[in-house]
Amino acid sequence: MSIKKEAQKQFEYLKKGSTEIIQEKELLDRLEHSLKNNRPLKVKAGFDPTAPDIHVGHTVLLRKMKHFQDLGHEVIFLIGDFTGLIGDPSGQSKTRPSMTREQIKKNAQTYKNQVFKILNPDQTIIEFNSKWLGKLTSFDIIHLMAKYTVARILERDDFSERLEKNKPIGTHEILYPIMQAYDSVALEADVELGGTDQKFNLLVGRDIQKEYDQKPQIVLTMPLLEGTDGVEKMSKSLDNYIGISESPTEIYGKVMSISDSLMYRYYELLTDLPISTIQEYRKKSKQGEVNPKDLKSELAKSIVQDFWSRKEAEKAAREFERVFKQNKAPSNMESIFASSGKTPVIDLLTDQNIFSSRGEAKRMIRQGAVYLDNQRITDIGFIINLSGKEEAVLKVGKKRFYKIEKK
RNA sequence: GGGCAGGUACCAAAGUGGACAAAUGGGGCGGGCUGUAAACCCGCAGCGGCAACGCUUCGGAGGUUCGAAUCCUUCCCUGCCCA
Repeated sequence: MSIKKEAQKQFEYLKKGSTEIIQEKELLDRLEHSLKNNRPLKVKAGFDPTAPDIHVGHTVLLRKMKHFQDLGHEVIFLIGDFTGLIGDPSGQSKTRPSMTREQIKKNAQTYKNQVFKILNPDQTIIEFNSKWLGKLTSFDIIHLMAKYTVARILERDDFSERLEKNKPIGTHEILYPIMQAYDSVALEADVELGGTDQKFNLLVGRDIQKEYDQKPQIVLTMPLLEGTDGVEKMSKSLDNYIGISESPTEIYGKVMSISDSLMYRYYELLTDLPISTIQEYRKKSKQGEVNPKDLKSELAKSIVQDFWSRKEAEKAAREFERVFKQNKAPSNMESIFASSGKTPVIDLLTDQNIFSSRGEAKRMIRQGAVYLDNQRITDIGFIINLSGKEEAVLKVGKKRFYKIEKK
């Protein structure tokens, strides 16, 4: 195959699923150049060191990184331990407390364990940007900042919006895009990947690279995955995430709870199924040929399988059926202990921190949220009597189960 | 440095001496219907109490008053205008 054709093929593979490539032509050229000189591209993607818990939203990007690896390119997993001190401007950000070397190390380790469920460890270079940013003198920083203008920084949506709404913008925050851009200079990145929300920062990278007489990196953005609520982007703080280290049952359950429309989105971004197949699914479920619930189950299994195994995925599916269809208690429940034979439910619910206050516990019971051995408790003064049995199952709401054991 | 406007619950935002544990919307939670979907319907929403009721909340600290989220003093924080 000719180099041109091969480059075109790589290009198509990399483009799939992306939101935008700036510039497409440049990427194509550089792929060609890479093939011609047998020199892999340096592909950079940055990650926040403060939140080492990876969720499936991150995997959209990781999958794209993997695609580059599949083609033999060099992927740099950049941990922004220095820029993390600033925190990507996103609202009322404050300077974050600097992390100790140990914390950073620990987080990095956690990252590795998770990230390598997707990335190829042999083709991944892990870097920390404190390595070069931490060495910059005030003199260097002034020099660097002189290469950009406030007006351009303020073009960023987040800033202009805050300006408009009279919300505060910390001085340190405007440093963020420039620092991140400098990473690209330090790494001599050919390509930088990021979510669409990173577009601005990535573009600053191009500008700054030019200032340092480097070829501007190609920017490739990936869509942001919506969280399980289907509205906000997936994030831990919004508690709408599916963590990749979660148990198969949890992952499966969370996927099953997403809306039908979101399901197709997840299919697109979290599986390798071709778009045509997903369209087909959409059509079939619309015409009633297939139950969307079954499609969702397939999706859930596929996602579990990515982080666990086919076997675990099947198991999670069976467990789900068991609990939510046959209305049986899950096979694995958190154990709580009742102090004696007789315990008032309210005491149990609050002592075990199932609810934070007695008032809340009472409210929940009044609202019919609490079941003991599949029997709804209606009396807030109800006393659990364990004598005569080994254990009982306490169900709170639809999803929370506890095994009560004797102390 | 000067002038002005603000800081209310998870968020947004009313309230400007008693009827305020604090409207409304969003989010959240619970129940119903379902496929742990969507839509829809009903309900909950500081802490203690079965309840009557009591206690602690409206940036922080003091004060005035029978009584304060509301008035005064002071401090902290944010924005705008001027320099």
